[in-house]
Amino acid sequence: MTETKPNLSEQLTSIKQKHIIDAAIRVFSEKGFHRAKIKDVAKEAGIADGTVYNYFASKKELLLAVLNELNETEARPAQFENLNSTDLETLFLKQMQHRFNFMFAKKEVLQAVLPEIISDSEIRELYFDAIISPTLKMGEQAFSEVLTEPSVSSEALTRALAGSLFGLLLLNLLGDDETEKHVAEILGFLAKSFASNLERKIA
Amino acid sequence: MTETKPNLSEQLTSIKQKHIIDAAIRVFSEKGFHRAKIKDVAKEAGIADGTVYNYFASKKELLLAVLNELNETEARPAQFENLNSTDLETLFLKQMQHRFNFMFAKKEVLQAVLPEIISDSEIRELYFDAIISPTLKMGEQAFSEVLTEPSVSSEALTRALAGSLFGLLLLNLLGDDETEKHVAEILGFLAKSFASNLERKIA
Amino acid sequence: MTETKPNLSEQLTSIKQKHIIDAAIRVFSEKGFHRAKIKDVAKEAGIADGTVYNYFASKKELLLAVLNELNETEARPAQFENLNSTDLETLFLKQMQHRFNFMFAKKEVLQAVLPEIISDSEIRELYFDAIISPTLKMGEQAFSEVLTEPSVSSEALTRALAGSLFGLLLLNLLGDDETEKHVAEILGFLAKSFASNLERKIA
Amino acid sequence: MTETKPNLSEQLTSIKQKHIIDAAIRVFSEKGFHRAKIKDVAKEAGIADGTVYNYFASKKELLLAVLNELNETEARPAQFENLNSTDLETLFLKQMQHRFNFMFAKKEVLQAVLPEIISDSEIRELYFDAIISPTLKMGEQAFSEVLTEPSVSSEALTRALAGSLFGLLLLNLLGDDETEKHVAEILGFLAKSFASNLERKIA
DNA sequence: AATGAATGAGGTTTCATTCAT
DNA sequence: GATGAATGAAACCTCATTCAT
Repeated sequence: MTETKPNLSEQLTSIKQKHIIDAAIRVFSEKGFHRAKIKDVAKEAGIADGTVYNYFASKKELLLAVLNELNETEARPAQFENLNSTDLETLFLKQMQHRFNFMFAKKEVLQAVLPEIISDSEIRELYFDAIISPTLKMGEQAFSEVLTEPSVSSEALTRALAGSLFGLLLLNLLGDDETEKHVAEILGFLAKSFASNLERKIA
Repeated sequence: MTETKPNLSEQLTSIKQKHIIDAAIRVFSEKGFHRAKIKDVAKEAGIADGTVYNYFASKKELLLAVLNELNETEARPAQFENLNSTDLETLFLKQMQHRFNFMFAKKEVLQAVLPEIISDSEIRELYFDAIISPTLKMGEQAFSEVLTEPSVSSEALTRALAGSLFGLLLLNLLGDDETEKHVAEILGFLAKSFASNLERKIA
Repeated sequence: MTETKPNLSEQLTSIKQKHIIDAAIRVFSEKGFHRAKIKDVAKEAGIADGTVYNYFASKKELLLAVLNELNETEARPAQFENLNSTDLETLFLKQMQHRFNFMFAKKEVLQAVLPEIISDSEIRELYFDAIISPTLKMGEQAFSEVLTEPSVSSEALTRALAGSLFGLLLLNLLGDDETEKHVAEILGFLAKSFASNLERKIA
Repeated sequence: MTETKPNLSEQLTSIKQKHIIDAAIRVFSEKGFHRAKIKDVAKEAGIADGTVYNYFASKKELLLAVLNELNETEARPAQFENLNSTDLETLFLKQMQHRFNFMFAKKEVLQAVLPEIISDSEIRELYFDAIISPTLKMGEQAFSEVLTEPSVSSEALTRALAGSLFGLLLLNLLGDDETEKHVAEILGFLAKSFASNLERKIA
């Protein structure tokens, strides 16, 4: 029963961890995980090298903590507010905008972490199971509930939508500034297109 | 008629370089660039460590050569056979299938190289200028020639299409096997959707 | 009065650098710069290989630090005590003894560093500009002030004297023990000979 | 008895060895023994890397062959032509000029080899026993025969003279161009000085 | 808890030497 | 005899991690 306050020192620890993680995100995303040195992270965080190890067991643990940053909020399902009454195009648009904005806000983290997700199978599986897979499942579920006699499987539709968003982010990460400039237009076009051949269930 | 044979030793060098590049692709894509050691590449190629350096000045040069491997074939524009007479949906579909198949065939290399492209700004710029940018430009040009009073800018349309494809590949690289399973369906849906709100110029 | 103490940690660093430099001098002079490995220096200094690099950026930097060791004290001009009242022979003798003793005390360092000075043009120029040239200039100046209607140019005289001393040291470095045994006699003879045909200005 | 012609192929071998040695001298003296690569020597000689090893067992053997270059002619005692009738100053001058010219002609070889002589004890002993020691002995002998009641031991005198010459060369190797410019004057001064306090035996 | 100097395993790269052609 | 590609031992250097202060 004595759980009361989550321990002052624990809170402090948590705050300092967050501080280091933020520094790590900046450094990792700028230099890449392997080129970034613990010394760089420590300097960015304004602490000593050794101090990092008081909060993270290893450099890889720190990376996993950064990865977890995505988890934290990504998991939070979009507030499907009052989407019941909107048409499909608007629903798609809202959803895609929401997702894209979220990813875009996390662009730095993704840049820091994506290379490792792609190249390290251990991390890849972790990320896939923790984030990608559930997100896709959620999407499939949502679509199957919302669509009437769809001409595409919800698996395919989910991947078309998710893929489009991932792709836009990737284009941006790869250096294409135009993508960023035309986001609104692109998302609008995508939403309209995807909605063209589908019909919403009447609630 | 005798196109001066490009020097026997040059040919040999080229073949051996290719041999090492192929080994590097396998090793890089399995372990990732940084976890892959020159020793690994050499072993995979069946040669001594030092021999690698007879063909590539440094590990990074080897990576660039791998990167170049993408260039080699990527540049080849799709044979726009008799696409003149087809409708827009079919045209999109053919194009996307072509591109996707190409990227998918290079999946291993991309997995090896993408992390570095994302995290190393030097390589990123190189790759963007050499491949991404020209490809996007080509797309923009093609669309502007083909469409009648499009409701989207060719920049946006290009990125919607390219992004979708990149995104599918990325989903697959991240471990989603479903993407691979449903490719045909997804591409079909994408083509149909994108074509829905556009009209082709009458030739 | 309290001359700000030069920072404790700076002092420590300086002491440790000196410790490594001393070890390097011993190892370089015994094995020669190239045959001496960083591992050897570290072992001689009783530290780990990597620690050397906490104090010197590279092996060559360490060599330059060793070189600088000569600079440190070489610069100190001989105390021309009361040389005003002495005859030329005595003045030459005192000077030569002073110089020779100094060089002889630095014999180990010179043996460590001389080969590189001779064979590395970068280091050669550094050493020449920092030490040889100023020393010769000083000599020329001193002689021109001290001699009456000399039959030799001060440039030539300086080089005769400096050369003699360098030569003796070199003979010794090359393994001639007799040189060391007869130093006193040789220097005496040199001083007397050089003074024979010159006359001192009357102060 | 069948020694006849020294075998044509032996002659060829000897010529080619000399060719490689000359290339080595140029390369070693410019870059220093350790910085010089066998590839550099081969290129300078206009042959393949491997060919060097048909004529010298190892890089060090090549260095010893270069060292031997000094031996070849150095050993040849100066033709003490008709020095009987000259005064001591002239005799010294002639001798020193002869020696100095010889050393100066071999400057490149010395620059190539001296660093190793100083830093490699094996080579040092070889060189000392083969060249320095006999030369000094010869000098001692000559002086003891020529001087009447000398005020210096022949050991000391020999070293004073030899040292002066070595020293001038060293000054020059270290980069002092003035030495070269004033050689005549310096040697003249040295000869006159050394002769000042000595007297020649009357033949 | 924070520090940062010390550590040393391990990686990239060099290059003398070998040897099949 | 000449060649030069292949070799692989060994060196320099980096940097994640430890630990005494």
